[in-house]
Amino acid sequence: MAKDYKDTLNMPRTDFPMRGRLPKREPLFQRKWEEKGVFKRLKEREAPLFILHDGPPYSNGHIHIGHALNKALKDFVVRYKALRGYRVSFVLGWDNHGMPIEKAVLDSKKTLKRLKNLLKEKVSDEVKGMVEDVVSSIDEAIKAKEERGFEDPEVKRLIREASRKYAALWVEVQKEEFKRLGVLTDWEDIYLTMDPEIEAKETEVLAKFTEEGYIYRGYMPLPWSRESQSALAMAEIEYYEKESPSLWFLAKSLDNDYYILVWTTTPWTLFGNRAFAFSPGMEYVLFRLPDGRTVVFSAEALDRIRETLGWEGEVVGRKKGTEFEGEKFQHPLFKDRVSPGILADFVSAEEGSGIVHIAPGHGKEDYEIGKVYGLEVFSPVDERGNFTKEADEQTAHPLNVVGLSIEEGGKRAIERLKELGTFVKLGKIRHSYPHDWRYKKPLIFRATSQWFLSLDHKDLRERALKAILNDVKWHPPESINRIYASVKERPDWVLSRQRAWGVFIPAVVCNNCGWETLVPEVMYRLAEDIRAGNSDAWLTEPLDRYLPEGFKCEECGGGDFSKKYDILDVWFDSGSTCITVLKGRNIGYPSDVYLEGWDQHRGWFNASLMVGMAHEDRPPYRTVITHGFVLDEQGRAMSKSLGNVVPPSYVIEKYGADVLRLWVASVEYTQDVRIGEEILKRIVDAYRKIRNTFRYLLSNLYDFTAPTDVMDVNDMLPVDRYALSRLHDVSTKAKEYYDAYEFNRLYRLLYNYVVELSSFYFESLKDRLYTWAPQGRGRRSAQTALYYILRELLLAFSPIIPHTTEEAWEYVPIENKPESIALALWEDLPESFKDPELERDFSTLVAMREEVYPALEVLRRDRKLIGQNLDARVEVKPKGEYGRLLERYLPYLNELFGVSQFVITDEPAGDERVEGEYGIWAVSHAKGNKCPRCWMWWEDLPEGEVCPKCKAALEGRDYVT
RNA sequence: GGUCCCGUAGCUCAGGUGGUUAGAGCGCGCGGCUGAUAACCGCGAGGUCGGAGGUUCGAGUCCUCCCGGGACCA
Repeated sequence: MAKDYKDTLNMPRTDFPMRGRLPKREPLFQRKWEEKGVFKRLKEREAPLFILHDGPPYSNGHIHIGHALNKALKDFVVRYKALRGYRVSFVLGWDNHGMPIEKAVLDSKKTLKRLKNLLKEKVSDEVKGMVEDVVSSIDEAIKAKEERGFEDPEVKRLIREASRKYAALWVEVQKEEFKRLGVLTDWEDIYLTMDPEIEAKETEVLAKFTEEGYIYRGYMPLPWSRESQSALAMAEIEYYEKESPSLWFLAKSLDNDYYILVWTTTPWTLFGNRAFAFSPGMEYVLFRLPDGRTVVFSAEALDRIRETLGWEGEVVGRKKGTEFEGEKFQHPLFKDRVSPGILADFVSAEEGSGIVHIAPGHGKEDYEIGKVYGLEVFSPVDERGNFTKEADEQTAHPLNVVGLSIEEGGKRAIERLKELGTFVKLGKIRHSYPHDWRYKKPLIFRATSQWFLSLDHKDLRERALKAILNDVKWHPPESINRIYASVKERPDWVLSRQRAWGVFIPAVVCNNCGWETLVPEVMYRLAEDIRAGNSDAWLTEPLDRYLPEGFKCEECGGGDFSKKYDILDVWFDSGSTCITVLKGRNIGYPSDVYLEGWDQHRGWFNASLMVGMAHEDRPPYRTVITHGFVLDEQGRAMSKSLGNVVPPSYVIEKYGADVLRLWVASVEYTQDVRIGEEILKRIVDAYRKIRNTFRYLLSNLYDFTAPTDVMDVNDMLPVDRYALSRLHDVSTKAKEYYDAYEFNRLYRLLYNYVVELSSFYFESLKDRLYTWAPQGRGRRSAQTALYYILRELLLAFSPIIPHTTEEAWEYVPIENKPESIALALWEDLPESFKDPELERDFSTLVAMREEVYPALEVLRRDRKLIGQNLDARVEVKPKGEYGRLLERYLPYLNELFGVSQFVITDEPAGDERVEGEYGIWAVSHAKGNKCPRCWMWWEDLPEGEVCPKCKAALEGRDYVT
């Protein structure tokens, strides 16, 4: 029987599938965006401009989950801004030069294996096609290097060629991976730091800096990698635990009858000893040993030293640190050399003796204090870490260490101490020590001549610090501390690297006297050749082509020069993209937003700020957003050895990019974030709920079209106007959260709203939507609300889950809608939607609902008197003011409470009673008979007959007036 | 080793300037519906707010130390 009536109902229907099948279907929408040129249209429209300048990932290997987090966040911002009507600029970039790629190319075995593996992975044919070419280039480069050595320009050219191809390959791979994430951009408009145009522009930037006096040549100790035979920048250093020698020795005072006690963990640097540093504020003791010798060390360290060295003896005197300044000591290794006592603030007694061996050629602090005292910067070690002849030539008592490694030389130094009788103790110590980030090998400090960018020239640092405080917004606000500290503390920028794969620093050297210089004119001329397509011009072309007519050496007046082949630090490549890309391509300067991980305060944000300030005298960004790192479910960093790595491809292939993106939106990204199976499971659940909500909305709009069927707000039913008022709130808040980049609040707001909709509003709407007259006011009113909710929800979610919302968008019943949701405009809802009074009333009604529901639950679960709420009758004696509220909404109370009968009475009767804040409630099974069509119970309805409400509906009318 | 950040229910997150029984959603348990159905609805149980001290009439919120995790730096 009931079946007959079912056909007369307006049951929800839609073709929008319940299951997303994201891994399969997402690429369809990605292709759609590309084919329709969605982003091209967004970046070309007439509207205010919004720039997000992309920080370039390194083109070596697959993207990891951190890259995915980063690009997803950027995509949220860009898509949102586009939705709000901006013309958006988002040019994806890649960082191509540098040691890791050069190393990969020269380490053929590992690399070839990796490339072979790539052929088996899910990559495009285009990528596979590139592999062979890369492999043969690598082979050629390696063969040439073995035959002719690294310094040969042709070898360098071949290494560069192989590197270029290798980098291009990974750019292609990563591009596909970002595409699969759903990033909305113009894939034909990207930037590579190895683009000739960018290299040329970068060379010009360097020329300009040279002209303006920022660039100088300096000789100072720097972290040096023996493996890569290059100085390293701070960003290329990692710290690991390392076991080092712990050497205690004595140095004889030439002015007094005592020795000083010195401690070092780098015995090999004793060859470069030029002084001993004491702390100006510290007290020192004169300690008499049983053998009669007196030894000086820090008073604070007395107990520790006694214990460590097992010394018996007694304190026979005290001296202030300042008293040692200028005192002469014998060099630890060489009797014929003198090392003076000096004062340094950094000397402490935490470890060692409170007396520090100073080698200005082997340590940064040593160098700094050496400058103050005019000490020689002595660094008798070559690029492989072997001693040079200067190590022996400095004395008449050489240790003959030329050509020996620092380890062997260090042993000889210790033997010498023993010969001299000044050796005390040799032990071992484990401590954190700088290592080469690629080779994981300990670094040494070695003084070399390098090109520097001065941070204090023209007050660059000061200007940058001011800009940090005044001209840039930092999100989260605390991140300003990081950038400020990193700019304040950073040393002058070491620009030069002795490698092949990079942008050349086209310095020239006088063949007569060795004077080395940068000539702006050379650089500008070279830039033209690079721009024309020859990145290797500095290698392949004769110097005459670039050197100005009649150029003479400033030192000796000579006219015979050679080229130098140092390359630029890769941080200069990426740091200068604010000029080479933003200005070079006439995009605009500064960028509205930079958005990267917080390691970039030392890296890209810092480098970009320096270049930007020096070049444009204002920062390259208006807002800088930082995110944390991705950790595993237990909060540990991901690592191959722990086996807890979650690659983005895993998530995308298993759940879909929208799920990965929804995860990004759900977490507090300004801190470190976690990912793992349980977390993803929760996200998948949330995704399903959201998707189902879209589906339910669509399914109730199958016979509705906007704008034709859209009802005026003022004609709508109160419940539906309340729904619109809530929607207005949510929509306004959502935009606020987007504007504040608080995506996790946005996610929670929207998700909780979805939950609220489905448990309250949708639930209460069912009778009206399903059983009322299809075209009647009641149903159209509800549909109008649903339509607005759907539209608003899709727009609000579209930056986060663009594939799902795109799919749903195709079903949204709007005439002449934009081809893609990404092309739609998310405008503010009309103020007329807002109705605070309705919101107040309904929040009370909802609270009342929650007050009776436990009683209904008893009826259902314990007493088995009802099944669904529609079987129930509610009687209430309202308290205080609440009676008036209930009266006002009397026609809608059944609907709101989901029951068949709702009675306001002074004597509530029923099977279950409950007293609450709003009234005394009694609930029971509804009386009378159940309408076979709408399933509602009516007190005086003859059995088997259709209720008056349904009768009206069948006649195309609404029962309630 | 130094500096900074984080640590609230199983999970993800809220909890201005310290003040009633610490909140949400999910998950979990129990129940309903079978006209959103590999959906939907209801009810319920979960937290010594990392630990220990301290300041205070009163602390998740302020201070100190410790533990765990992370980042940056040397």
